[in-house]
Amino acid sequence: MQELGRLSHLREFRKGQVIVAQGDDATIVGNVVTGVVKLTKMSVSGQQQIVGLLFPSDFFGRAFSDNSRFSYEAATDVSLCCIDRQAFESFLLRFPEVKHELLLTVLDELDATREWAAMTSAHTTMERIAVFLFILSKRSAGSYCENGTKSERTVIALPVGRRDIAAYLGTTPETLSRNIQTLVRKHVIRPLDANSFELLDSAGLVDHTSESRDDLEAMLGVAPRIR
Amino acid sequence: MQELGRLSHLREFRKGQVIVAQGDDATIVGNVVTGVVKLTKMSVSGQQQIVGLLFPSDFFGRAFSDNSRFSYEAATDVSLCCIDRQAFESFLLRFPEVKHELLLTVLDELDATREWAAMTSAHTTMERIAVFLFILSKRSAGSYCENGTKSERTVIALPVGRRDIAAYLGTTPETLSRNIQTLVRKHVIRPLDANSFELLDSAGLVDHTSESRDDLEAMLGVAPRIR
DNA sequence: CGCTCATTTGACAGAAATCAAAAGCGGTGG
DNA sequence: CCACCGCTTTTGATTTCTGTCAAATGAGCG
Repeated sequence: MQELGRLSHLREFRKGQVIVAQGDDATIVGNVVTGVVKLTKMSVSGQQQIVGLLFPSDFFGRAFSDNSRFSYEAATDVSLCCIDRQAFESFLLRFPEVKHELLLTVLDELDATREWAAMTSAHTTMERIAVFLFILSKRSAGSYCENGTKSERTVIALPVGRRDIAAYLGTTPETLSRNIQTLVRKHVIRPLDANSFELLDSAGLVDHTSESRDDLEAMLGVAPRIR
Repeated sequence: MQELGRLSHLREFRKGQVIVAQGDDATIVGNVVTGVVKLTKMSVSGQQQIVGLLFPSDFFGRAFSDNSRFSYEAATDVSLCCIDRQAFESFLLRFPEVKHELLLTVLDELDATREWAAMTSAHTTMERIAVFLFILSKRSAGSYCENGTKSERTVIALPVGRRDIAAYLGTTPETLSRNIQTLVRKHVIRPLDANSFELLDSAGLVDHTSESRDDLEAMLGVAPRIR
């Protein structure tokens, strides 16, 4: 672990900067320290699809492949703990335990991605949005409250702009906006400022997802990450 | 490899039989020898979502996890090369090279799943159907190659019923049927029997996907599999 | 203040789900 | 061989939803 620390270094990227471009040599890997990273893919028509959002502690980059099939782009200002990909790979060879952890992480990630894919393709737009908000509420709750009492205000902070969220959920900013306003009218959430809401009715939100709470929790980022 | 052969054994399942149930102890892993396996997930409402389809040479089961988050079900009569999960795991510990291969496989699978997810969430129904048919045409092209006769005719064999395909593509049997008939009317495909079509116009099919041929090929199962 | 960009709202057309019914297919048993 | 039954697939009519286009509102900033 100390050795991993020696090999890695902290780098900062401004919002909008491309960290690794699709098709490029993926020379670095690492994990997110602060901020949010967009995992994107350019379609033929030139519009970018959001494949995933990476939050602090999430791993980014593609080990054991010479070119990345996706782009990694700073969705906000971010700081990343970076390691040269080659160095990381040879490090893995010397520390099989870490490599084993990586395997477990990737297996979990595959499961989570499959759950997400099943969810997005089988649900209505409102359901997808509700699931997304639910996940965000849990993400942010993790940093604040250990007791789930309703006295705590649960804040849902949108990490990126509406356009990106809409692309991530496979819809448009307009439809996203309409559905959010519907939830506001139903007093499920309450706007705090442009990019954050208070969750007023957690059960109501779950109702809109048409998923069980168990399945929702399974979709949270669950894996213990490297470092 | 010989040792792996000793540990594994061939098992047959009839169409509809459940190989590993969601939530169950996943006691076996292995790969598909013949037939097609459905990877599914039950939603709260009781309807099953199709998360993936596994073809011959595809790996099934979940190593390093005590219970499976998905069900594995025989979509057709299948024969599987099965290994006890524990035995497989201890085998991996003794043969790091194989474990490395598994890691590469899972990484590729994660990429392919992400591409699939991006595709399904950002495309119209016709585009999803066209992509699915394209992938099937490539899949079956591979397995029929041994047939000696280099056939001009490319056969697309639907491995499961329309209901399952519709669920996989995030649509309904009705819409699926309408779009297939549209392709038939446009002479892109021609029905051979209830579950197979001849591909008449490969370029026309690609046109309907609104994807580049490169991206399509990236979505094929590409990884070299264990055993 | 005036500019730009992001978000919201409105009107509308198109696509897909739903509801309903007909046609095709495979079995079973007379 | 044929009639019957259950099931899947196809087709049709209708409604709902969502994307698109357009315009208004609001937020950040020099």
